[in-house]
Amino acid sequence: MKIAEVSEKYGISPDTLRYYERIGLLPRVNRSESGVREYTELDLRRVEFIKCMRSAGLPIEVLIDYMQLIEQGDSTIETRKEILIEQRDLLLQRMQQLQKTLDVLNHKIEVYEKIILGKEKQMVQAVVAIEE
Amino acid sequence: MKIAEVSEKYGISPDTLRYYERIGLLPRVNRSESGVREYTELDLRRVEFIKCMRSAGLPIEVLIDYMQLIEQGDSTIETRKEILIEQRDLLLQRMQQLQKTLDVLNHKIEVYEKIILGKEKQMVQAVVAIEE
DNA sequence: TCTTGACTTGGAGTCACCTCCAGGTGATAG
DNA sequence: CTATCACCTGGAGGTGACTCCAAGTCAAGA
Repeated sequence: MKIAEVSEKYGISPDTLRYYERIGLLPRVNRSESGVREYTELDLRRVEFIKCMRSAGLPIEVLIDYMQLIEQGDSTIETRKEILIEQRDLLLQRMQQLQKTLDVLNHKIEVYEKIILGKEKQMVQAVVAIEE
Repeated sequence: MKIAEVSEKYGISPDTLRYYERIGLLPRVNRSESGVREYTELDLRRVEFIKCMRSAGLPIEVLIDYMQLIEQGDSTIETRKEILIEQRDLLLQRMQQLQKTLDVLNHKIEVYEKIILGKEKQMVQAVVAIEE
């Protein structure tokens, strides 16, 4: 698969794919004789994994470390597991924070709705509660 | 309340608090005669709101717009509600994405655990499944 | 009175993460 | 055969969100 197809398939720009390779996030993709990247199945799985992790905000640095451990073979399995556990725990924390924010947003939206519907009784309170 | 206390209370650096004011995210905080910021209760509630929204990744630009609509009074309530709804929907999408990533991480961690526990039967499969 | 320390301002610097560009190569269509 | 097009490389530029800095002001304590 060539870079444009990969880009299309995963919604990652060719520039970004090349960038990932440059910084060592993706191992060097094989080239055709004329120097054009040819992504293998394995490359695609790596791209998909990176896309997934990045979409949840895992830092590139961490992913580089992780990918390089993979390159180093089975002796790094324990370390890799620890990296993933650490990132999972951070992710859980962030999810809790997003939930809090979601609750606040839902509350505020509800209050706005009340105001708009003109429930006069609640208006004074509501305005005070929301507007600040 | 002075800037250092606010900073302490919310875990936001004084530089960031001043930065927020500069870019119009916080309305101008009143100064003492000698020019020192004195945060009111109202200011604090704004800071807390911003902190909450930022911690979930809402863009500063959106928050600036929202805060400025508040300044403009009740005629902007409908618009404000729409902004919050839009941001809430984006937030929900991001939460779903985080959940997906969490699932992937949990799965991979589990597979690593199996490998480490030396369940030989699964090892070949497992390594293939994880390593890429 | 002098010094210390927290505060002020405007402007510059930093960081993560891309994104764009110039200049060049090679395969394919007209 | 030449023009187009996707690709290549290395390097520069951009964006969002801070973060740091220099130079200055003021209040309070030794």
